[in-house]
Amino acid sequence: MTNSPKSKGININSLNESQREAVIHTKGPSMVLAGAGSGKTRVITFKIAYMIDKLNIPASNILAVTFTNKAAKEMKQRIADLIPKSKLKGIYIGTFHALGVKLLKSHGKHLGLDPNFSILGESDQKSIIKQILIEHKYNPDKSDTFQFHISTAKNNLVSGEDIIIEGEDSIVFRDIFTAYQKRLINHNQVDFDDLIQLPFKLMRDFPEVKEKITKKVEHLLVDEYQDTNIAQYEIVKQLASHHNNITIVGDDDQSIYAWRGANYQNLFNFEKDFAGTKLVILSQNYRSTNNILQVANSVIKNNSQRKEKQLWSERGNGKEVNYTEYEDELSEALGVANSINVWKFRKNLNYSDFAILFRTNFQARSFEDALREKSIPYKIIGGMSFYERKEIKDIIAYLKLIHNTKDSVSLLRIINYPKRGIGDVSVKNLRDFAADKDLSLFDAISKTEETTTIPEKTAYQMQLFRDIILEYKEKFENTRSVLKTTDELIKDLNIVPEIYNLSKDPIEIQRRVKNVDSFKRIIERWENNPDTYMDENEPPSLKNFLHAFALVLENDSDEDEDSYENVVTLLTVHASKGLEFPYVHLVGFENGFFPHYNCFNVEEERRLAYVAITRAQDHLEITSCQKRKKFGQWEYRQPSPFLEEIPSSLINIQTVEQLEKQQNAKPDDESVKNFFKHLKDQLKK
DNA sequence: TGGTTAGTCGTTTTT
DNA sequence: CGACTAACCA
Repeated sequence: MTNSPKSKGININSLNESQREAVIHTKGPSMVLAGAGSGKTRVITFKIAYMIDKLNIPASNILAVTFTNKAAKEMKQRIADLIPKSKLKGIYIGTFHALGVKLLKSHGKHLGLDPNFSILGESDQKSIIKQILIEHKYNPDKSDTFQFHISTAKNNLVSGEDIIIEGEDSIVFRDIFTAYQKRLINHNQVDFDDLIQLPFKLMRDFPEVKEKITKKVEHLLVDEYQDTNIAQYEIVKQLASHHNNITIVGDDDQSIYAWRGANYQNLFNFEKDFAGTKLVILSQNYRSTNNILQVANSVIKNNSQRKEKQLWSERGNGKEVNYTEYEDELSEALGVANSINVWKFRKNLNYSDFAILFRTNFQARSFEDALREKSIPYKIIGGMSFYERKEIKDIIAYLKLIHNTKDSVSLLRIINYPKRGIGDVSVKNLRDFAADKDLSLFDAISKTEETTTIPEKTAYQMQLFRDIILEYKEKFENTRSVLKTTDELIKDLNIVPEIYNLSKDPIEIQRRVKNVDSFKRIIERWENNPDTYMDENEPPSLKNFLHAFALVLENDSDEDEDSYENVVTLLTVHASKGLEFPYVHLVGFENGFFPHYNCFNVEEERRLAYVAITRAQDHLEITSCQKRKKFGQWEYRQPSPFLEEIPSSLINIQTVEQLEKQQNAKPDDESVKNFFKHLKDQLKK
């Protein structure tokens, strides 16, 4: 992350002693406890480069697992900076989930899974559970609970029959779980948790498959080990079982995914699971100033469940950490936007030097407004905004249905979009008919003459719909370009004219049409970058696109384009893990966010605060609000209790007035100069 | 069937 | 406040 190499080639001497130790220990198990900013990614990338370049280990025998696509991509990039790209051929670096897809594609048939399986997104999963609940005469409003328990069961490798749920009716749950599983299998679908759980079962139950897979894994490296859940932990053990060359990297203080089943104790169990583990601790921080580190340390030390470690830095004290309490979210957002501009011009910084970190996605809104008002360019990471847009979801639903006609969730979404005169009543009748004959909705369309409940005219419309899907199924199978065929589909469906039909607001129409275009560009980029998004040996196909798409749900592709742009980054603390920024604004530092209202684990919330603080390299500004609007009503707020854990000598608590006075001080010559330079740059565009 | 409208409900964090 | 649904009329 820090002190990134300037020149090509591996210079082991540019590492500190602990880092070097970790890199050259390539035989047997090793564990790297890496504090925030201690060069964790650097160790992994150097280690891989070292193995390939110096030890001549074939890249195809190395497997590196990360938690996010972004981390995987960065890792690949940074190794490519160290050694010739040709030597990297065949290496696998990817997320647990992407690895799961790969394993299931090549070996899933042993589990009765067709390689064309589709991956269920969270909302699809929810609607399926809802539907099952209705079919079983249970309250569909409880789908969230069931979704959670299904996920937990899979993450913990507990099978349906063994599930015991406190306070819930375990028998009811088992019914639902069984029905859900049956439905997924029938429809050749897997959910996110299956991508981990099924490969585990595959290797457990089919030793010859396990042998085939693990033989190739000469060296296994796992990043962010503190975030592994039971299923992932077991998979790691399986993958390493043949060669026993495994490197894990992690930091118990940065474990922030317990709610997803992660257990940072896995980190400490590692030495028990792998005898003779070489332990390396990285405690020198290259990222932050000592002021920032001390603030971070003073918070995290209040956790009882942790390995004591003190990060230190040679970077000097640096600027003091500021804390400002604003009246409401509006003034908070404006204040932060203002502060960004003041710093930018005073220090001649880029907008990309700044990040705004918040606890929940919806907080982004007020900052977006403020930044737009001040003409500060920004990007939002995560937040799902793009793929949540209606027109995108509609097109995706077409692609998904074309790929897998059993995908009833997608079918229901688009059977009457664009409008073809198929109303709710007919759809319901179709569903009843399909359920009665035990057919998928799509297959039922071909048999509508067997029922009297669907009028002939409507049935005809349904058949036209079916024919489009079948027509494009064939087209996608025979094309080399997913983009071209999708484009044709969009035109055939008259999606753009339909957008004009549905809205009269020209701005909205323009926005939606632009979204459709952006979506095409995403496909285009995917198609042109086999390296980043595809398995090298597979040609672009609808199946591959949908698999990649399901895994890269984040606005990955949006951000790609912007990543070199000079813009402020807005993101949640969770999404910020692994990243660093010179200037960090940690906003909404209030009781209710830190810790969150319904948090179940205060220590995890403290770790979250720790992660947020340690993102900052040079300067940290913490803000909160006295009141904020919740559902249109004012809600009064208190500062985060974690604030009291920071000694007053480390933090400058100032009022808004003090801050403004300081900011409104007559700008120094330097600021003025920078400001005009900025204006000039703007004019050039 | 389809469009409008009133009424309800909710917001952690993500692969 | 705003996204989503149910209910009602054209």
